[in-house]
This record gives sequence, structure tokens and C-alpha cells, in this order.
Amino acid sequence: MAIRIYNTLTRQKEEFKPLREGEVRMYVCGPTVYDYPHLGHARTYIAFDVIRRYLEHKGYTVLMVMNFTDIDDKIIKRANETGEDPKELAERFLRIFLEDMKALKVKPADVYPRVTEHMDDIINFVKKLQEKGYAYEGSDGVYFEVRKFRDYGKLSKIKLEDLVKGARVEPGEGKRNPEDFALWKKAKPGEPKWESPWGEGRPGWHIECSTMSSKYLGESFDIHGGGNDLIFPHHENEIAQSEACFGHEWVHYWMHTGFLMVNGEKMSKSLGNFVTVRELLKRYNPEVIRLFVLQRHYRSPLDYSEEGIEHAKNNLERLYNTLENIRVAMKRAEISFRWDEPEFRAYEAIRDARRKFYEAMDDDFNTAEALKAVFEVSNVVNRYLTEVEKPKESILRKAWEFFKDVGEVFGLFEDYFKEQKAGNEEELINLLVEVRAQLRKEKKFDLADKIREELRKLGIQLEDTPQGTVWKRVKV
RNA sequence: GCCGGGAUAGCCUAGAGGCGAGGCGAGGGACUGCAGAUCCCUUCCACCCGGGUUCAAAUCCCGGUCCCGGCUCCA
Repeated sequence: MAIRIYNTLTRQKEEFKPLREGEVRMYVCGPTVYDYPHLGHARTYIAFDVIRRYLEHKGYTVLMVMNFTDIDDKIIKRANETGEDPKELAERFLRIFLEDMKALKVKPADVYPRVTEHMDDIINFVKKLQEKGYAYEGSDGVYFEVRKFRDYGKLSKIKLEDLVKGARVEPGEGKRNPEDFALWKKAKPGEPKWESPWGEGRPGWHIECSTMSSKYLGESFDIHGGGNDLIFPHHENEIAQSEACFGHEWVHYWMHTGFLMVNGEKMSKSLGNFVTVRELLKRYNPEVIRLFVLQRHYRSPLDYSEEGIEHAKNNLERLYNTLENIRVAMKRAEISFRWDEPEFRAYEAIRDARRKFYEAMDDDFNTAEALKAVFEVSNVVNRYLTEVEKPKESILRKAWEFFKDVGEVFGLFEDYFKEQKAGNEEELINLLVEVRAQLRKEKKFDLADKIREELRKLGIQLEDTPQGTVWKRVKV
């Protein structure tokens, strides 16, 4: 079945057809590394992570590129404030970003091009624009002449006249027109600088993405993504640069994520209403954060609140419990020599839920809708287990495999499917469980409870069921 | 001013002309020595307001109200 993607360029959902059979080339705008990433960043990168995972799950080879802006005005400014060397500051926060993303189980990009590693490519790109007559050198830098590019505004739907009228664009000393933007900034005293045909300086913000994306993904590729706030001017300017340079359409599908909101306002550094990923990870399992993000469609604004995170936590707990129920039931499951009513019902329900899951994901990666199907299976399998004495292995396996696929796409249940063996720790726990069972038989409940309590503190939860005592590791 | 996005039961989220969605929370019941997990039932059938189109609208159209975002650095 075909995937449909909402394309910001056309403002509608379109059938996804990659330029090359079986391969998806995607570029996601990475961060400017001058501070700790917050939940807003996490939201965007988790969203694109799931999109990427889903495409891979569907069998595509995905070439994923994400840039690092490791030299820029903000970095210089911050470095001046802290007295740190801009290079070191950028390096530090770049590492922190990578660590945080890893902790959030965001799959790493295939290439993380850094601006400072691509100066020659960037300079060549600017040169080409100059040769083609789209760029000119001013007193303080090289600029892109916006009005020479016919299609300017096609992504953001902004008209050039309005832009100039709005007077929001800075006139700037070296510019011919107020709407022009910098491709190369000549260095002021004390600023970091690189050699170029226009003297020492550094690249403008937009040119890096045009240069580095085409270097790794070619002069046209499938998906370019980022936060909503990048549509204008960043992505609009990228289009202008790239299409002016290449002379043909550049990116096929533009995808943008909605903001993370706090009390009705965008989470941002300037408002000071942000929660860093680190802080959050101290208090919550990364999968809780992922589920929190996935409960809302990626294009819609997502409201942050403690309560919202708690919701996600409860939801995740429920899914983990179901997984645990299946795992335990597997031990007493039997081969299906016949199916009865409950088996047929469970099978059909799981089959339908799986279909719904894929339909939802195919429809512009509707994770919120897809999650409904996940909870349906959770419910179905739990009910099945209460209905039958001896569960059939094939039914449990169907549910189990479904959760495994969901986990792969959403980046959930990872520990669960991975962490099974842990040396003889398991045997020790089993021993304690046996001892406790004996104590319970003898009605020595206080001692039995003590064992349960102490194990709970160690992260092992015991549960007494009609089939005997089972234990699980508490993940959330 | 110019472009966008919203308003869904106590809460969080989907959906998008007719089978009234999923989760959380709350209450009750089953099972338990207790706890936990799970299941069943209930939460008195929700879609900002006012018009219109239609046999039928939360969903389409018109007009409002309120909220948010972009137009300047931003994921």
C-alpha cells in the first residue's frame, strides 16, 4: 500500500514516490549547537526518527543526513558571554546533542555533516551562484539576490512585495535590496574566520544546508524536514539557492513538525519555558518521552505538561504489562491442534488491528491513530488470556509479533525484547520466589511480603496469579 | 496588515457527511491472605457560537468568538 505524505510545498497529502526505486534520501535540519537540547527539539527528532524507521520497516533503504551548524552568530555570541572558545563550545554541545538523542533512542543519521568540515564545498556553492548571476559581493559579505529567483515564496506562500512592505527584513549595509540574505559574512575583528575569494569570513546560515544536502543526497532528493519555524526564511532560502544553482526542482517532499507548546506558548529559549531533554530523562524512561510525542500527530502542536507525561507513562505501563502477560502465558501455551471461538475472535481482532496500524501509518504517519490499534491488540490479548485455560501459542505469537513490529517502528519496548538473559540472577530470583511460595503456604505472610517488598525495591516485581507467582523487571 | 494551524465528554488525543473512536482518570464488580496485573460494568451518547446546504453534519458552506504560530534567531 502506498504511503501518503503531507507536503508543505503543495499543502496537501500526496502519494509518496521516491525518486529512486527502493531508496529514500532524506535530510533533516539539525541544531545549532550552542545550548542543551530541549523537549521541543526532541519532539521534532523523534518524529523524524519514527518516519525514518517506518520507511525502513516498509523495506526502503533510507539515507538520512542531518547537519550540525557548528559556527554561527549565536555560537559566537554565547561564546563571548561565557568566555569559551566558540569551537570548543560548539564541540561540547554537539556531543551533548548526540548523547541526548542516543538516550532517546533516536537512530543516528548516516552522515552528520558539520559546517566547519565543509567550508570548501560551501565556498564553491557560493561561487557558482555568483557565476550564475544570483549572488553579488557587498561591502560586508556576499548576498543572494532574492528578486532574481522567480519562484521565491513558493514554500512559505509569502509574496516578495509583502515581505518588503512588512519592513521586517533588515536593510543591511552591503545589501542591494532589503530582502536579500547573506551567503558569506565577512569577519569582524576577533570573529572566527575562514579563507575565501571574498576575504576571510564565515558562511551564512542557509547556504550550509543547500551545500551539504546536495553533497550527500544529490541535486534532487526525496524528503527535507524540520520544525515548522524553519519554513520561512530558512527553507525558502534553501530552495532559492539550490534551485537557482541546479536549475531544476530540488526537494520533492517538504515535511514540517508542529511546535511543542507550554501553556499555550511555543517552548523556546527566549521565553525561558523550556525543559531540557536531560532534565526529563532524569525523571522518565526515554520511552515515556517517545510515547508522549507519538500520542499526537507530528504536524499538530503538542502541549507539554507534567500531567501529559504522566499519561504517557501510564499508557506505556499498560503496554508493558500486556507484553509481560504474553511472555508469562507463553510458558503454559500449547500447540494449536484445534481452534475454538476465542481463538478465532482473537486472531481476527489482531489481524484487523494490524491492518489499521499500517493504514494509519501510511496516512501521513498518523502515530496517534496507529496507537489505537496497539491498544486494541493489548486489550484483545488480555481478554483472550482471561477467557481460556490453555492459551494457544499461535495466538500469543501473533500478538507478540505485532508488538515487536510496533516496537521497531516506534522505538518502544526495546529493553523488553532485548533484555532477557542476565546470568544466574534469574535463578536467584526464582529461588526466592520458591521460598516465598512455601512461606505463603504456611501462611507466614509477613515474611512473604517482606521478600516481595525488598525485591520491588531492587526493581523486581512479584505478582501472584492463579497459575503461580510470576516476576518482572519494572521498566517505567 | 499578510500567510498558516487550532477549538472533540473530567483529562489527553484520533477522525472527518450516516456504523458516535482510543487511552488516561474516577466509581463499582470478578479474581486475590494482602498487594499487583488483568477482565467485566458504569462515567447518565462529546465535537466553540450562530446560520445554511442535505433525507442525514462534529465532519461541507457562510458569518462570528476565542487561542496559537510564521512574517526577525529558532526544531
